[in-house]
Amino acid sequence: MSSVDLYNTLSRKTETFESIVPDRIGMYVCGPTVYGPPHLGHVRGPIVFDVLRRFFISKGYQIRFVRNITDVGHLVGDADEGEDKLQKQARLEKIEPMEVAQTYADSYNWVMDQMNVIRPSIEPRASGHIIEQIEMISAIIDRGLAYEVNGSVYFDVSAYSKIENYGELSGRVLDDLVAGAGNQSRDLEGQVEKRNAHDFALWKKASPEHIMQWSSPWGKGFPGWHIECSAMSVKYLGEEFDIHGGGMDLLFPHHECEIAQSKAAHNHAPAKYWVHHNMITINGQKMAKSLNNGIQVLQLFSGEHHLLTRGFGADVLRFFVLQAHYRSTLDFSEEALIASEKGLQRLYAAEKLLSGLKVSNSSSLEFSDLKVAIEAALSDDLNTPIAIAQLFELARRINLVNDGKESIDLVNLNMAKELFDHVFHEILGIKAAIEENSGVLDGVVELLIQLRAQAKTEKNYALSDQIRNELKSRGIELMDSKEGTNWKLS
RNA sequence: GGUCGGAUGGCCGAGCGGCUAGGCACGGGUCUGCAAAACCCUUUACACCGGUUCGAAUCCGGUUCCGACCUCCA
Repeated sequence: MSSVDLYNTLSRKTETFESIVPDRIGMYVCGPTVYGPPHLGHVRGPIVFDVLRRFFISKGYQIRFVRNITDVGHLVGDADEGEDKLQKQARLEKIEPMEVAQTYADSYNWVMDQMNVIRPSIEPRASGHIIEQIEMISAIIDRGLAYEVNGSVYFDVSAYSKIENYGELSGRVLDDLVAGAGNQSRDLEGQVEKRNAHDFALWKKASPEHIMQWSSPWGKGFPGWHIECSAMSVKYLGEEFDIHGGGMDLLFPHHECEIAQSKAAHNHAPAKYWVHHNMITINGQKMAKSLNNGIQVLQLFSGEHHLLTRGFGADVLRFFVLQAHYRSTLDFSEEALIASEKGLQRLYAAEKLLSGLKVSNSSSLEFSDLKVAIEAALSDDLNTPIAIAQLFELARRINLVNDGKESIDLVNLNMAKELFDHVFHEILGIKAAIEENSGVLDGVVELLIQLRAQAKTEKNYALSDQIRNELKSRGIELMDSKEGTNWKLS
């Protein structure tokens, strides 16, 4: 199998991928904190890593794909000091924290199913791996790289950086972090427990009103945000696995801390390749509560949002995401989404033509160049936009054949079919178009089309236009072509 | 304020020294009673100022904007 190049954040270079164990890949992707309905920002990572996974599968690899659910320990910032995000939402809705987690984990997975994202091989939850997290924290303490204060445990970044390079992933320099603070006295005021401002929590003591808490060697508490991914990836993928993925926003501190935790506990880094996808922006602005421009995935499907005039399909969203390279920011707007939708329809239409295409003894067109170009594009740091551009070129050529301007033989026809099946559906994961007209409606519309055709033959255009207009007002659009009249629900 | 990344035609978005992706919109055409749809063809570009080079959207320096993370905390 030909090689695949991937950009590794750790080395800041594009590297040729080599799995640790031949033909097998262990892959860990940071999943959502389930305290709210899935929004647009949740969608890109899963789609990108799904395509990467599918691409590797197509190359013959066996993949164990782990994506976690964070249902504990991720705290709300500033105003909600020390309060668990899940717990906060639970109080508002007057239900159990685990009920919140279940509800939003379900809706997250429902959205993933809609977008044809293959479910993870394993989907571990932080709350189900408290013991593993405690064990890992203990190991770090035993190595003298974490300390306990008043029932909480903190990772000792200063001690760690004497033996390892804290900041190797994010490019941050500890000296800068420390020196940059400049006014440490202020930092330490509210942070008496920590030895240094840049230390991070491995375990937090729970206050009595804290609902989500577990027993530990340090008393009742709950795990820090970073340790869950470390503990769960070790459990299911081993101390060293192939690919760790996530959003660029997690690069620091989360992934940096994961590396530090693993090195502190096991003496080596958890993952060989770190892959980070970029963010989605909306109308040139970042998604933010204050800007009131966040869009939930369900709103996108239904169109119930002030930035949308109508709803869009999950396949459109998926295609939209893949039309940009995963390491670039992607600006969302309804206009851009409509452009993707139209383009997608163009590909569907071309694919549909294949079954009725005239096969010649010889070909005036070749498709093998497209196959090669697609393989090369995907192998070059998962360049999906280039691969999609080749599919559009394929569609263009198919249309030329359909118009009788070019010809193809059976070999090329089959290659075109294979490109759609293999690349479009299997790797890019775009679902095949579905005809969802009811048989009854089908018959009724066909009858009206026949009556209208008769009217046209008699040059009774008043009647033929009436039929067309009446149907249109009922959501059925008629389109004449050389071969006859087609219709669709509008 | 710190670290890193980015500024490409009306919009989205590839490219990363020469051969100027792709989609949508616009325009021209085919088809058509008309319309719509579909298909074919096609215009517009590389933030700004210098430099390197035979040649730069691509490399170097500066300027201006933009973003992510950090500067609170977990």
